[in-house]
Amino acid sequence: MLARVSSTPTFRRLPRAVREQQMLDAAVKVFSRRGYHGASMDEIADDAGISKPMVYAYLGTKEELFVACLHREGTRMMQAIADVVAPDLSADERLWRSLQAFLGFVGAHRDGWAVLYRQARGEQPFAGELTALRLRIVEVVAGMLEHTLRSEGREVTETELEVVAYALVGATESVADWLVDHPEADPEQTATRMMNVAWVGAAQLLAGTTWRPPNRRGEAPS
Amino acid sequence: MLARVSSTPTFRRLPRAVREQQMLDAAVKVFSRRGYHGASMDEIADDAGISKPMVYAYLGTKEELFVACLHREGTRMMQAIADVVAPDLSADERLWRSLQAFLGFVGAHRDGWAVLYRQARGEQPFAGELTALRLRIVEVVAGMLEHTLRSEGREVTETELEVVAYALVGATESVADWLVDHPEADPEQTATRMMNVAWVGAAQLLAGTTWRPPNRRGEAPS
DNA sequence: GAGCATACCTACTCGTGCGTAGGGTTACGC
DNA sequence: GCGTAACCCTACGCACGAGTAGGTATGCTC
Repeated sequence: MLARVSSTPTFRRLPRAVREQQMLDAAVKVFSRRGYHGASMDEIADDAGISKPMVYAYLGTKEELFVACLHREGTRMMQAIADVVAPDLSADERLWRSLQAFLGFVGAHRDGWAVLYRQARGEQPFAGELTALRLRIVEVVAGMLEHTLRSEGREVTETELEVVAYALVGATESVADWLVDHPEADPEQTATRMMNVAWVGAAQLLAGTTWRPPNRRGEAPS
Repeated sequence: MLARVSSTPTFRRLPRAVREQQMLDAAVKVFSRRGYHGASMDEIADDAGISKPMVYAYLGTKEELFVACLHREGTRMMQAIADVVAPDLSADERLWRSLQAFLGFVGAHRDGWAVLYRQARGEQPFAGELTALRLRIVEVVAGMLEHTLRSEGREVTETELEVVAYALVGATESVADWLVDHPEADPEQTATRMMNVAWVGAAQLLAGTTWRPPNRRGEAPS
């Protein structure tokens, strides 16, 4: 065959580390677009410019590949946040910077993270992985809240903190979803809005300004 | 054959309407446990005590079946909420009752709704269906907020309302997830906690108490 | 109690896509 | 320049599960 006329040098035979990253890039892209089950290993391999057995050789089965994606993106996200929070900042600023970094990250990786995250929740094998990540975040947030509260001399139960932290994290994820669907929106401004509802709400609550259910006519308080 | 000794009368030959409900029950259960792809039509049929072709005859393809599940559960949920909110109630009480009804519903249908909901988000074909439901809820919440705000003479942008509404809805969903994983928790108490962070936060925000990012040293305000 | 619609079944087809067997080729050490 | 290890391919096996063909039984109407 006379083929391979060195048109584009076709860059074949790349070192493993490089190929692995290309594969992961392709996998994230395809998983995002098609969903875990909708994605075929053939398409991923194709998109990475490589053949299927290579994917199996380097990253293992489909499940392992997905976990690898999850792991890489998760680590990147956590890193993006860790890079901007310094322990000497005030609680509110730490929270705001985290929000900013998080939403900024999601905004920059629309394709990647948010959809990957949406994917992973449904599938049994990965729910655990995700829940763990989520839990770590929730604990960080709960920690922030607790610290702030304790420093103001207020007592709160573990459960109360946990629920509030979950609410905050859920709210943020939801706003992240919104952000993914609104490319024109500015992550920083969104973070500020988010901060408003979250911080002001939490602060008020923690300061003791609670809302109590109205006693409706005739109902005896238990 | 001497079989069918009327041990249990085996209740065969039931009218269509009844069988359809049994099938839906089974489908919800299996979809919840296994996920959309993990569930097989055989298992669903089996669980409903019927053979596969009946499922196809009554509810159509797997996709249609799932949509039917989604639809039934979605309708039930909306109904549960609609049953407790009267238009003559104050905004905060309407919101609280909705929360209560919603979390109560989720608590009572742990198996059913929450997991179904988690499932549907990932799969392309149903994301639309779900987003529509979600959007309706967001709009209702946004409406509540707007009404309250306008009545206090404050101006807010469409976008701001939308983000806050998304945050609230996301927070609630997240807390619902938490509730599913904590069977010992009381939905009503959780609703009250939720109400605290949501309403107090939103109210403060809307009253104009905003949080503003600190101007860090040397940074010029744009 | 004949006829008909409806409920119901067993047993298949067939596409799809994961994972692999088995073999070729290019770089790199010596 | 020659062996060897890494990179890379084409082409398949195989299981699993959606959907169907074609036939049976049962209750209802007149």
